[in-house]
Amino acid sequence: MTEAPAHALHAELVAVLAAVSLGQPRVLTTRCGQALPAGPFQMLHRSLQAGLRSWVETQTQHSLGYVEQLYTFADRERPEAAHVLSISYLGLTCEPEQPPQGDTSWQDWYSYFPWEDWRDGPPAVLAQHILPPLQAWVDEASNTALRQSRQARVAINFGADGQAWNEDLVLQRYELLFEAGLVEEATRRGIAARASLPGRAMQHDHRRILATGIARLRAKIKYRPVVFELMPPEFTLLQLQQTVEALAGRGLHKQNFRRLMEQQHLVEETGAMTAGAAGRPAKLFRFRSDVLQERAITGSKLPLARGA
Amino acid sequence: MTEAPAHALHAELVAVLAAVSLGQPRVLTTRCGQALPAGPFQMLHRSLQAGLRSWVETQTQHSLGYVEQLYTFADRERPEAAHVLSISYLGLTCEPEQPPQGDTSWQDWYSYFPWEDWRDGPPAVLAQHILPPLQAWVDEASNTALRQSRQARVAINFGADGQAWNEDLVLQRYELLFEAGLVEEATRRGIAARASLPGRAMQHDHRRILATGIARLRAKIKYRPVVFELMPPEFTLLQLQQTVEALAGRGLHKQNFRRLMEQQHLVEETGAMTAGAAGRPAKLFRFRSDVLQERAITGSKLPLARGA
DNA sequence: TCAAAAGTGTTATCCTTACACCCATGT
DNA sequence: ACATGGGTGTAAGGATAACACTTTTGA
Repeated sequence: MTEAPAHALHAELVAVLAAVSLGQPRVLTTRCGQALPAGPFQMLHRSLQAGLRSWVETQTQHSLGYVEQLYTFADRERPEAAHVLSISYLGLTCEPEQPPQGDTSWQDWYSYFPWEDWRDGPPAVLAQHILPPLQAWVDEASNTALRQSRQARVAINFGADGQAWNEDLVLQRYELLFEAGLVEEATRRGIAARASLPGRAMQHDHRRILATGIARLRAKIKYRPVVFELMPPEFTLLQLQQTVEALAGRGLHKQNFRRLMEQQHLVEETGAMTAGAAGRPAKLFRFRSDVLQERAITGSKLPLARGA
Repeated sequence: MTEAPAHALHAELVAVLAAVSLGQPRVLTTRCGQALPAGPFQMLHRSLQAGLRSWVETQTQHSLGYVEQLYTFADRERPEAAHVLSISYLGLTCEPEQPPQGDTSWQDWYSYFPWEDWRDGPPAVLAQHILPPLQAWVDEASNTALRQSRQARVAINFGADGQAWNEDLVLQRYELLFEAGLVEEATRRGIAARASLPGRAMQHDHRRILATGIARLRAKIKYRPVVFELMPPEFTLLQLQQTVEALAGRGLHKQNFRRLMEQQHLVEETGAMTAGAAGRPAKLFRFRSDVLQERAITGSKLPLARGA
């Protein structure tokens, strides 16, 4: 509307590069696991996405399959650099074969968010290190309305008070822990520390960006066939299930998972079988790429009128 | 502020502000409907979101209920201003009572995207003005693979070849029309014009941003209770249904819609009834705000293992 | 022979979709 | 009376969740 005096600033691309290897979800990090790969946006790039793609590919020798934008924010953790815009992206790649060089490395997601791994049931860290200080945070609210609001947030996000665990709320959980002074990054921003939690911190707000990426991915695998970007060309159903379990952080029901795969016609048998592993050999499957074309898994969720 | 190094750029906030009044979906525009409200990002704002909120509220005297970030891109339509980053937001407000002043106005969504309104069945513009030139675009592909790929895209996005219409693909449809030279904005970027289509164009890439907003909103109403941000405090079920229909651009099945509402426990009766309108008086409902707390409508879609 | 993993059946329940039909009000 | 919109009932089909059980391999 108004062509006002604009403010000069810098744009930085930040990548959450995810992979799953040996059944564990991993993210590409720099600075020995303390930061996400990031680089300045070069105006010579054709687009933001192309900028990220070229940057990551030169850094890691990895071709990036799927890329999507996550979120853009002004990093408020760096007061001296308040005019930096961070544009974050989520990228999916297949298993990394060779370890990257330098201080770049693949790290387990759950070393940053130990409370997010429910594959073996509720993680001990929840009852031991999280819920007690969160309850203290609820109780110290200055008035009843605030206390009730906090109680409800804890219940919904952490599955307390009989609520079920919802694995999609990764970002909200991190932000709640931040607000309650339970993560190291919060104390850097002047929030009073309450307790120290298992789970590695990251520089700047990179752990928050990682939480955003995990949340987006967990939500997405439920309605788009993106898991296959993380799989080798051929795989068994168990490998596929374990990949989904690694991402969702939850154990899945084997038979029902298989039936679901069959029913959605997303995979087809290659005819080959596994060999050499423990147990009975399994059929190998491949993704049916002809069905990949922008197809949503789920239906409309709206009760459409007849025919139309 | 201080230095002006190589990669200095400017950030601009662009808003897709949506409302529904009289059963029609509307968007707030400037320049007589040719642009979306936009303004420079001021570093004094606490955050990007706060920047947008304050900007819109001073411009429109409207309180913004729900706001979410849409997408960030480098606008490639303005070569002279290639270092402008546009950060777009979707905002939802209740019915506007008084018309805004100046060249700001509320416009019907579907004046920009006439092919998106399927409330009365397939719009005539599809068969008349869109599918024929799209078929020509498919046929002129330089090789078989490209032609098949184009054919599949047309089928999936526009419901051709027996495919069902998917109302969520607003952005992909616009981008396909752009690529095929069927929208005015494409010719500004040097793509050969193929035919002229009903549907107003916008400045810069604002129509693409609007498509992004509509697509996001159409997808979101299916799993989050955001419709209520567009409703008055009390409403009838038909009004609610017509609002959803306006957003989705599709007619819904009355009885099943009502059952769905009941079953999800998102609304409750106020006890009051409508009066004066044609037909039998209807019960008035309100949104159950106690259930609003970050609750997703749908279930997990993953076959969880027992109990966990 | 046993552990490990693959694979098969079956059931109850719920949700979705699609019908058809009756009720209350204003004109 | 009739048009308009509100509201109820019911039945078929499919998806989901939860059971338990058999089969084939390597060690």
